[in-house]
Amino acid sequence: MPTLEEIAELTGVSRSTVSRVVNNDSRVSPATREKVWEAIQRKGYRPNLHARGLAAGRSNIVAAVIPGGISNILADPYFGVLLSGIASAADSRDRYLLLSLSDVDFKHRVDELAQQGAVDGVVLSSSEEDEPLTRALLSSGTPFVSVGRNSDGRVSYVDVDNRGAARKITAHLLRLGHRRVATITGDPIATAALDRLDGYRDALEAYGLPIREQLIFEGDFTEASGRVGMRSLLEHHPDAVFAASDRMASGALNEIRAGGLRVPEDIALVGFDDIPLAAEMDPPLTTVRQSAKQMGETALEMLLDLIDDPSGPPRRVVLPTQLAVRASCGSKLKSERKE
Amino acid sequence: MPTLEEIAELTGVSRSTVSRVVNNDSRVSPATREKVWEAIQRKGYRPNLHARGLAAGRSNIVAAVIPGGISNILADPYFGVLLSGIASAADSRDRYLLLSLSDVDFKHRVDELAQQGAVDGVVLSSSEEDEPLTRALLSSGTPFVSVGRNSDGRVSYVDVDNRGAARKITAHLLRLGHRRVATITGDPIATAALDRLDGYRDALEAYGLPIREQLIFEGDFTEASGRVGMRSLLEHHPDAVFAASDRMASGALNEIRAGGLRVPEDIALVGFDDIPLAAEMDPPLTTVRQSAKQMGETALEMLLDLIDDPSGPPRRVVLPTQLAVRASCGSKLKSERKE
DNA sequence: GAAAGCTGTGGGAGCGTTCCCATCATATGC
DNA sequence: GCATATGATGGGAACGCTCCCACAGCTTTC
Repeated sequence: MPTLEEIAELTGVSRSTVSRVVNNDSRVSPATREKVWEAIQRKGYRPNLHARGLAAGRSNIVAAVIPGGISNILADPYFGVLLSGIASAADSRDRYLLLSLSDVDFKHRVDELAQQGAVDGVVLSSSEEDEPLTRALLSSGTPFVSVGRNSDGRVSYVDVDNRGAARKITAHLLRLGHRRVATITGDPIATAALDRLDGYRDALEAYGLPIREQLIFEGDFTEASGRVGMRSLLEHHPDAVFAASDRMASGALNEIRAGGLRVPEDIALVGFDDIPLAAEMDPPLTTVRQSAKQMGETALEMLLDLIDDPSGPPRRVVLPTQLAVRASCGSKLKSERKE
Repeated sequence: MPTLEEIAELTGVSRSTVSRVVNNDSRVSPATREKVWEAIQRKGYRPNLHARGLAAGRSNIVAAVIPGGISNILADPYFGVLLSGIASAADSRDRYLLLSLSDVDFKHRVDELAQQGAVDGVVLSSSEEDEPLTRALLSSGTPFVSVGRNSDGRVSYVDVDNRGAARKITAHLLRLGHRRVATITGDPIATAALDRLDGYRDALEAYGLPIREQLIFEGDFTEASGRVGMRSLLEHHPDAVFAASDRMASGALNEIRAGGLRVPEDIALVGFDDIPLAAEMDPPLTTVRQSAKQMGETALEMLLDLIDDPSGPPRRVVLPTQLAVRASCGSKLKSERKE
């Protein structure tokens, strides 16, 4: 693999000129530019990542950081898709992606990366509001974008409208005539879980219905907690359930079945996320479609903007969601009943 | 963030000595070593990644490469879990992980990374036997480990015993009395798919049964192909189906249902992978448990060994699998029938 | 028509390490 | 007691780039 200097020698110009061509500096004559490009192509020259990083103080590497431990977090398709969004955007913008899933000494390592300029910026998939990492990143001055809202005024983030979407899907259940609508929440440490619960409350209030604490079960997004939650809720005879994740909805469905009840005839069920499985469930799950991929792409684009101009004001982007109405909420059933 | 030189000045020793301490070189007196360590700790010094990479020609960065395009490949829990295995092993061995999912100019970018010494090695999740990337890596001399077997004698790989596992699970169906056992294969470009098909054939032969081409449907691992495949197989009245992935099994299940048949009473169904969903299906899916996480960890460890000693012979590791017997194969049913 | 501005180019310095060789003590061998 | 090995340390050079300043040759300006 040739170096800048070799290309320079080959074309009879200086190191500097080749560097200018590579970096698209305008102050090179067209003739020289073409000659140099030709040699670069012919020799397959590519600038050395580390040399660049050292000399320029930026590396074209961005880090994607997903806290939550060594656990199989990527088994959750949400994170996988988010990551592939980040990766594909990084790729098309010609950046490298460093992946950090660790938990051990996490803060330390990220700090280290950022502070020594090993990476130019960080996309942080922070589910929690008060992530220690957020503070570390903030105080180190490293450009970063959070996936998931953050109330700190200095933080740029991208999120989906969790609250509005939860309100919409709960209202959908209410519109269908359900009155004892229960919910299984996500892990309350996560802002998304809190927002979805707020949306649920909003909808009930808009319909003038009381918020019954016994119809709210605190889960943690996992299938297991959906099952446990449903078991507990069943004692209070809900006629509909809003699970704050599709995985919890899937667990709830199993539990409803185990109790000898039918979905949607006896209990309507809706979820959140629209994971691939949702459409394949029996009955197909009514849920909220959110594009994790788009969040990832958006986050990366925002990060690159931030790196280019770190002085600008923080940006906050809220992506829209869509209701995916399928059979599990009983839409069809009810409307047929009406006729 | 301080530099080597600053630590040196602070402790009154030279750059070189500090470097030796950092790199655990034995030729430093205990007294000096301790003094330097203290300063390093106190100042929070960490060596600069790029400077190291430039000077030493190795970077402590390894790349994980998953071909297959920008598509949502990580939506498949298999890849997510594999990746988290790689990531956690990289972390515990104090290496950084560069993630590459791209497809555009893929070969080029990986080459570039490897050849300019930006990364020390590559873990390649190659499903295909004759990946162009494999050849590129091989000819560039970059240390790499393939996840998925490769018949090229120069390639180190880690894989699971796909053929043996497929034989075992098919034999399990045969042992239960099924005689018209069909299979839905994975994408035949993937070695895993071919191996699983061979295992299926092995089992039939061991039972002295003919291989019926009409009972073999060529799928591609996806849920959709499972459904399509099942629709086609139904015409030939199988009494059991071995789907080469759990996702295909899930698709097949829906199709069986749509045809008014029951699992396992009318058709027994088994899968492969043991994705989290498998145990939650209705009925729970009998399948082959393979640990993608362990594959990832193993691959990374092998890669680090290879980087340390590139001259050694290629290593091939085949990880064991387990049968996860649940209700979908009708084990219970049949054994009850016997009594 | 001389000062001032552009444009295109070249080369030195420096980024923070590692590696190699030189140096200087001190210990070892005969 | 003098050559020689051994241990601990220092400093130059190099890795491949970017950045800054210098400078030659033109064009513009009043």
